Amino acid sequence: MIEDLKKGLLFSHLDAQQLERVARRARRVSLADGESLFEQGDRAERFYLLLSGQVKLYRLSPAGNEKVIEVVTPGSTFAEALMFLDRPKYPVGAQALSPVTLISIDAHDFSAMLRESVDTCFLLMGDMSQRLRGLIREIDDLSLHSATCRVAGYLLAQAAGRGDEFELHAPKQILASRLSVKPETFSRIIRNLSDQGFIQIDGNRVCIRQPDAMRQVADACALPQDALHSTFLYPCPPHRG
Amino acid sequence: MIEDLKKGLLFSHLDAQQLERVARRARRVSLADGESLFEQGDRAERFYLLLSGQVKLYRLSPAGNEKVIEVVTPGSTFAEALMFLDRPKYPVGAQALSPVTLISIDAHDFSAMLRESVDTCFLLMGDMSQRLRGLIREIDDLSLHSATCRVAGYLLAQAAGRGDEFELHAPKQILASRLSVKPETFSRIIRNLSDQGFIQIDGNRVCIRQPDAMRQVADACALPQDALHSTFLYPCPPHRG
DNA sequence: GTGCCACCTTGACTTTCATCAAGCGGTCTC
DNA sequence: GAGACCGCTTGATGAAAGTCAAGGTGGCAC
Repeated sequence: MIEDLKKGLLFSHLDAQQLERVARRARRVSLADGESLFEQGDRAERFYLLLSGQVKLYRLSPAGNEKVIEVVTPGSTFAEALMFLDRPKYPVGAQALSPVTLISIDAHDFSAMLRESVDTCFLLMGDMSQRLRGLIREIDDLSLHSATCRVAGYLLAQAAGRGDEFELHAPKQILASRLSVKPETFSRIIRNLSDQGFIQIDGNRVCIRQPDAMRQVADACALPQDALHSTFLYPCPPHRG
Repeated sequence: MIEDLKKGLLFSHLDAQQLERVARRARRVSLADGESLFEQGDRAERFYLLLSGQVKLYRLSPAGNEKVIEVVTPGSTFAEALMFLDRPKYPVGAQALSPVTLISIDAHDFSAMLRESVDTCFLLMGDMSQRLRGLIREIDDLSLHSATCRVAGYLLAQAAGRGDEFELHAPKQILASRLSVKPETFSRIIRNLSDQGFIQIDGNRVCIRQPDAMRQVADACALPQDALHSTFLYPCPPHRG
């Protein structure tokens, strides 16, 4: 268990005794594909370190629509930032996208321990800073960029970590929701990018063929009839190059 | 100066000596209406406590579009969450919306001092938690709610703090941008709500006439042809206005 | 006052995207 | 292998919100 804990950045600076203490009240949890870990609104008394598999964090609207906020990958913690709120409730739901193993940590405990490790406080604050930045970037994306831009940006981001050819690590519907786009629209955008020859796609396998063009698409924002006419979702006016 | 610092939540738990230390390297700053405090991308070495006036935090798209992320009001700190990043850059720009006074604090200093006050770390973490929650809520709003919902929600939130009749505390264009809506659309939505008799409006002065109806509008989400047909932006189905 | 300017409103039109509905291609079951 | 199901794609259509352009309206300078 202690070995597993060390996989989380947040625990990396703890000394043996502190780790021991956290481990004592931590629990190992397994989920089947599709199983729910917690729901939006549940009391948040524990946070999690994902060891294997994938978990989606999502918001539900009163009308029942779902928006995926993030797809968590192994090694990441989530819901740890809630520890400091008064009577915290999870602001999102969490559900397994595949068979999953994770470690569940008692927030109260951990928080008590934090009082004795300023270093860890700083780690955690760094972590929260990054999350804040990520969310701001997300808002930026949503309000300043078109759906096509978001998709292109996402693909580039994926490529950045893993080379120009890679596999999507979640079903397309999930990615679509993550990008705040309907599956149909996602499909059309992908098709369009591929028709332009910017990317190549085969099932889950994606290959970025023209990174420069893609970067242009990703940057072109709310764009009216820019030079980039051709990059639009719906067909393309007359011809194309 | 020390008196002023005490207006910020973040400084409330510091002892006299610590306050003294922060104060020594803090600076008082005044801005004229419209003046810029920092730009998106500038190196972030200081953070701020707003004493009077209003400051907008905004994002710019490559194409030059602007989205207001927040309108800061007196007593709040901003940009303090960047302290923990490596070579932090402001992820937003900051510009005065009116004559402004604020205190500028050296992030490095403050961070050093934090190491000696776990209590203050906890305050700061609480603060960051709240911000995270706020941003998630914002994303929720953007992706799950229509423009009309956002406007209605915003008005209700304003009313919540100040009674059913109140004044908008920023020009409408700014609010529009804050809500990720074009000024024209904002205007139309307001007009529509007012035509329905849900609110009354006169310049900056707003009065919520039917809070229940407004709550319904605010909750009705991406809403297709819900019961709430009548609350839509564009006139109403069959006949015309 | 008169004129200027910024802010807001209104109208007509366009664009993006969601919705609805259908079809395709896998794969899992039995 | 037949059938059912699921995820993805495609097409046709509609609705929300952006764009463009043209007026108000009110404050401020002179």
